Amino acid sequence: MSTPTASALPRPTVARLPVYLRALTTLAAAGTLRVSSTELARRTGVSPAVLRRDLSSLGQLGRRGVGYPVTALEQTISRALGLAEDQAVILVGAGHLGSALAGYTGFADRGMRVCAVLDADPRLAGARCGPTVVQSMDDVERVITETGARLAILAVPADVAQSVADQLVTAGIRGLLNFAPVDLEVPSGVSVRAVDLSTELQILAFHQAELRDEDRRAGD
Amino acid sequence: MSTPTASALPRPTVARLPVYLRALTTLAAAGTLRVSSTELARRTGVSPAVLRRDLSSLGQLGRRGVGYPVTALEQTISRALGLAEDQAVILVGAGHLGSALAGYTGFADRGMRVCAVLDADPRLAGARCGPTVVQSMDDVERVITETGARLAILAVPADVAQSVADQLVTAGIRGLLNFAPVDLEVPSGVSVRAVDLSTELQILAFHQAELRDEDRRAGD
DNA sequence: TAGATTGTTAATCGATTAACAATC
DNA sequence: TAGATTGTTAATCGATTAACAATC
Repeated sequence: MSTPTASALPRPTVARLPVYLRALTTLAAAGTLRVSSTELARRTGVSPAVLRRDLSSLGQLGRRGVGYPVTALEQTISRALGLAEDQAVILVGAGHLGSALAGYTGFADRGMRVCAVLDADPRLAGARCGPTVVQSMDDVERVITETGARLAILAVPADVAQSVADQLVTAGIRGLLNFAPVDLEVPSGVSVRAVDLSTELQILAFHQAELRDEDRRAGD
Repeated sequence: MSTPTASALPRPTVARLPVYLRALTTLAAAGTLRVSSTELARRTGVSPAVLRRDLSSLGQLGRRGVGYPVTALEQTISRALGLAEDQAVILVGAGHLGSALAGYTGFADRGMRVCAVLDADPRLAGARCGPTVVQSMDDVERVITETGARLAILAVPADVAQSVADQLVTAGIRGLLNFAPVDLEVPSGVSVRAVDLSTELQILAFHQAELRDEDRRAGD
């Protein structure tokens, strides 16, 4: 019991921390030394009360009457997210989407390092993909052992997503960012975040239609 | 007051409807005629109670003792989401990610039609991109008018995302799927869904670290 | 000291869960 | 009728909001 067992932050809080972190990095880059909850909340689209509550769950990080120190807060959140050092991430699927993600330069300065790209198609093995080279899925165990990766991005066709996920979990992956439009089943202790583009667009379609309907009714 | 003003579904419900819809399409393709709340809930990772409550907010769609008719339910949800006919979507940004999205074939059978790709770089105008051709951002007003698009996918660099979003909103776009790692500010009446890959990975990193810490403590 | 702003408490809001009557 | 399963109510849970004492 050397360190306090902070643990167990509310899920919505966890999901907002990366957003705060991003805004803080922007502020730090601009040379800003301190920021108030009101200002940081405005920049991240949350209420000041939610922001203060979220931050206070990580400790007493601000100073009353003054605000929060930008750089220190940045580091505290970064550590809370487990980003004390870069996280190794493997990317599975070297199709159009996978290649685009492999070449994405936005991961590096947010603590994420795409350390390998794998594909089931043996013809792709050895091909360049972003800054690295495609390896065979047959080597998944070795790649995960060598890189120590605990996170994976899944950019494979829907019909193989579950079986690839199973392989990855067996090989030690503990978090999956899934771009395939299927609901993955994983053992407890493994997290999945799903990014389904059609789902997102359908949610937008609903809100847009809802608003249009309201207008129509109001106009009657 | 001809139709009941169902409107105003809870946000979490709206976000789950596309997931139900996807599972129902799979069931329909397999020739399944009816499904129970327990089975559909299992397939979509929600609790049966949440599922029934969500569906009942759209009307009395099931039959007690029997379950829900797959095809009819599919159509009801589809209509509720505003997908009675396909939604025209424009895609802005023809870089690596934009090109991958333009070529994505998964939109079509989920009611979404990428009807145009635009880019600010005049050198890209006329280049092939997925099934279509890149048009200049100068033509954004015309393209939106001609296509009737109300939704847009934003796959542009972070530093221009806000100004591009402003242009799109001015031109009539009412829903934005934003891949740039910035918090967009939009007028009320416009919806934004953000897909920030680093944020997603950071959330996974937290859960993975949290679990590892618990193991470590338990192992002491 | 006076003004500003955090950290935290209490009140409100909203969503999920449990349970079961209705009914196929 | 007996078994199954929905639709809905009441109870629980959890998150947000409002407000303000603490304190810089």
